[in-house]
Amino acid sequence: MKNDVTATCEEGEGRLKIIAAAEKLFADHGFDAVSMHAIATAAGISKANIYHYFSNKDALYLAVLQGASAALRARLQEAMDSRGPASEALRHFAVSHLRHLLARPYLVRLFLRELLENGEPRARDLADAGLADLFASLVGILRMGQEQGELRSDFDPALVATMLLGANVIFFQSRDLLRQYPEVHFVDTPEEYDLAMVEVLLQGIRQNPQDSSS
Amino acid sequence: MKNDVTATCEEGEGRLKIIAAAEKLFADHGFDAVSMHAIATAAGISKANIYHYFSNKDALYLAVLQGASAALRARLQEAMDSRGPASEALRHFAVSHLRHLLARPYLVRLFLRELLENGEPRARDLADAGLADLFASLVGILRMGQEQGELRSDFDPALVATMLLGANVIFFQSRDLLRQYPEVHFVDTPEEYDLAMVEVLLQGIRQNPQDSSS
DNA sequence: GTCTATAGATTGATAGAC
DNA sequence: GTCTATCAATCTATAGAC
Repeated sequence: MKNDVTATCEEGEGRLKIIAAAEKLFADHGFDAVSMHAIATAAGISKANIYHYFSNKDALYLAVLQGASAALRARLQEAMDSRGPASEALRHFAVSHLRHLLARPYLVRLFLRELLENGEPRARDLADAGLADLFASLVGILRMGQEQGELRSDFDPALVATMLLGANVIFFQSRDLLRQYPEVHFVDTPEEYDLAMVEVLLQGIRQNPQDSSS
Repeated sequence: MKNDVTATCEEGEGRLKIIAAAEKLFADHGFDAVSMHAIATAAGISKANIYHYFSNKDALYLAVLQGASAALRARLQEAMDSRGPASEALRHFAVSHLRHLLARPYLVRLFLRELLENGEPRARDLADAGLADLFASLVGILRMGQEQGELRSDFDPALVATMLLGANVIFFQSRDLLRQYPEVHFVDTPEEYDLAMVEVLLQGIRQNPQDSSS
């Protein structure tokens, strides 16, 4: 009777420490490169104690990925509410999406690792489901923009959605690499990058025919 | 004296089998998930024989990545020779780049894994160098197009280069995922995808002001 | 060059005291 | 719930015969 309160309120006190440590280690080095001993040390507990909360290493990994999936999808819901014209909705989506990626780098890298995996599909479906919502929502914005005449109708919404997500993911993953190029000055201003990126998608980079002069 | 011929010509006969097997396994599962026993079995030799060619597992991994780096950079040289107008050079670059990615999926996934790594930089510099050439060459094409007046001058070449490479990488990596969407019909035609993608970059997706009617 | 056999260390997981 | 101690399996790497 007296345990009921703590059971629902504090369930997972040491459990959260384990998941937090495992989350960072799995994201940094991958599933097989991380030992239970390393997780226990990072969490400040003993290795055997982990097995009190999780039946085995796979169960722990799955719990980490499920938590990551829930956290990411919850936060990215904000990016998916589209109001106003398509151009504004696209800007909001892109900036919000990239901001959430950068806010949770461990979770995102965990997902990217899962997408790279081949062979045993440890939790591929979770990673897939995370992208599915984003993709569908983004395609919806573009298609509505086409139907309302704001966007041209001779392009594939799925293609442009792929481009936008790809632009955000490569920015997220290649910041350190891009930082080595002195000519790249958008590395530390993700919002500017995304606004300029969406502007390129919206306006295109080719000189308008009437303006050309060469 | 009689060994000289074979030394230069056939050097690395069993060595190549090992590297080929390791290349596929490392790309599929990552460094720590692959055991020397698995590599030996896949190569059809004994585990101890690997140590005759490579001093340890890290040396083998490095050799695999160096070979991958050399192979990728050699093939991608073709994508980097830009002739004619910038629009044509961009199309050629994109299609050629994506074709080379798809032709060597193992090597590319090996690189992507290395870019995801955090902590011990096993061979990060190799993966970085591979992208550096591509990036510089692509920026060069865009900048030349700007100087010759073919492209607008109010966009950042590095940003558009990032977008194009991101579009190719996400296509390469997400084909299986995109195949589950019935509305996506460019999954099996990479050249069409790339031509349409470059067209979006070149022309933009926003309705021209004089054509708008809503 | 290729193998079998094995050493030495580390791994995932369990037993049982507190 | 948390720990120490430990098992059995697996891993990297080596020794040494052929």
